Amino acid sequence: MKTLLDLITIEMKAAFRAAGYGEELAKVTLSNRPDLCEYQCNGAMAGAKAYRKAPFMIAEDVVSHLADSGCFESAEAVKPGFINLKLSPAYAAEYLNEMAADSKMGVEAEREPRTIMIDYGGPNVAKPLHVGHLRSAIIGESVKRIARFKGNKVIGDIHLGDWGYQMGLIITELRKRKPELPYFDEQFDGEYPEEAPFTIGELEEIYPTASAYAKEHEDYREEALHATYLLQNGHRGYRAVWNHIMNVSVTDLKKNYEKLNVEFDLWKGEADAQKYIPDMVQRLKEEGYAHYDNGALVVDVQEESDNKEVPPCMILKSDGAALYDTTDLATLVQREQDYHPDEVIYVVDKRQELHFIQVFRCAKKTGIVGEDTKLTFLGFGTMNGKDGKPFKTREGGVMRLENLIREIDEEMYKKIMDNRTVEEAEAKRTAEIVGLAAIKYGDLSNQASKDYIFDVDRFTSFEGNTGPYILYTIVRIKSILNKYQENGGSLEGLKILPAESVYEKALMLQVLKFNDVIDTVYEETAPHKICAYIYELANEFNKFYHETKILSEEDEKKKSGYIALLSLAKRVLETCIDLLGFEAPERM
RNA sequence: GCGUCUGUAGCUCAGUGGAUAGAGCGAUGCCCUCCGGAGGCAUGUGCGGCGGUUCGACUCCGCUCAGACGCUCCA
Repeated sequence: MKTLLDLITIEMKAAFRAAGYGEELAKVTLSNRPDLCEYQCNGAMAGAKAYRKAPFMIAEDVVSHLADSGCFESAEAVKPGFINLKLSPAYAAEYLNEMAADSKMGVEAEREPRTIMIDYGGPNVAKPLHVGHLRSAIIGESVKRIARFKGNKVIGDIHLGDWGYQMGLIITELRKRKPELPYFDEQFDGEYPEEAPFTIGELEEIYPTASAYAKEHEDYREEALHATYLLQNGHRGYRAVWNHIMNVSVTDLKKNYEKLNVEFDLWKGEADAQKYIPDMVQRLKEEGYAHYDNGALVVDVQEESDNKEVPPCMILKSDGAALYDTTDLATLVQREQDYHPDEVIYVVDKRQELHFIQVFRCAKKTGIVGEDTKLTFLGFGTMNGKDGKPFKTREGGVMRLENLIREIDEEMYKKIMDNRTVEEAEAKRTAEIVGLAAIKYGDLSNQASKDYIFDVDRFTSFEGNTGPYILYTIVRIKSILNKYQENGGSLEGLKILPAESVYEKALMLQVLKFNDVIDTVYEETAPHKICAYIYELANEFNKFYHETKILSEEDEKKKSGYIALLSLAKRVLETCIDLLGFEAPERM
């Protein structure tokens, strides 16, 4: 289905053409003067110079050539040259009914669906998730859902940090604590135990202990580095320990991401990319892309248009070890081979931008990906506390994600128990649903690239531009629809009727925007615009609700028209929050 | 030092080159208290600064001030 803006623009194009002007002037936008009109076209002013005519005259001319298509209730030329448009209520109702009949409510799938990989999450195994991982997960999940809703083949890859020094540290610490384990017996050639020699709780304690100890003790540090080296070169026992670490950690991660309503299609990690490194490095050398600089193997990625120095992409350290440029490139090799994506989107901290510029340039220059493969860096800003500084616990440490979630859930639970008399178990479940919405909406309602202030009190509030307010509105609509059905009404086959009140029309106009909004959000990768949209939609519903008797409306036809409109509004709202990555409870 | 990003109301944030720059929170006053009051209406303050491009600039460009961040062998 074409978006309403497209339809109106088509009407205007015809009018511009009929009046003898170029149709490129006919772009229609939403009005920014809702008191005057609903849609506007500014083309007459833009064309004034080319046609050497007063903008107002052009506007009048165009308006007089507007075909009587039934689309507009009114169209008028206004000084200095605006064309102000109001949609016909009947036309709007018809459009809404078409929307309601469509499974995607008017959103068109991409004509040529693309394969898009989204690299997000990026947790390190054996380390607990902390608030730093929250944004990547939330934003990436939403971007994934949006791209998928538009009909693309979208693959979410968690890209685990599962390789390197941290693993050596854990192995070393484990060896120190339990030297009797078979993994450390060089003579052992039997089957290693299936059960891991540690729990997730122990694992999460081992890493920070080892890390701190290594900073103080040089020999321990070297042992860990050596263990890392042995692991990476196929040491059988260490590899078995690594597998245990992976299993225990991934199981735990899955549990945590599930709680966040975040789901990855791939659980690949840095380790998976390692086997692509040797061939890749060799090719880069043979084909002359890489050269040695101060002992390190690098690929130059400086471009003439740069107004600053862009350091080369480093492939191998002077000691021959790979590093993160290498791993990210090898991961692209793997992705290209397995999925041949049209686009790869990296949802990572914006501070890593330079690194990704280097990797992207290197990948293109060396043919790791094709010229037309789009590599997108979607950098997000820092989550700050109320003081404007990076979010910390009261003690000043790093806040664990599960603690943050628990804190929010408890806050929600209190509010729900205060306001309603619901069973404790239900209140708890509801608190989790609403709490997640509070966190995600609080994050996603900000532009991803900006730093933002994580304010628990504000995000968990039921008033204002918050997740709970959106959910409240949805629950309210659900409640009305349920009551309508309890009284014998059916939601099937209802038709939305032309609006009679300004509130009804305003609500309709807001619902109408859905596919336009989704297209914009998709093109700009801007989930925050969904938030802005549903917030306004919720407001329009609440105003309409306040001014209109719905269930007590005596005219049955009118009442069913209202119900049809509310059903559609509910579907739009629910679809939008699903794209944001959360859901609404039945009651709250 | 070089570079990138950010600067909008007391606070937190929106804002597509177009008309009178918007919300929420906070403050004040009101409405309804009926389908869920976790509502609705109203009142006040603002685009860091200086130039430029344009018929028109919060939006584009330059300079400047302030803050955050990043600048080959950690990720």
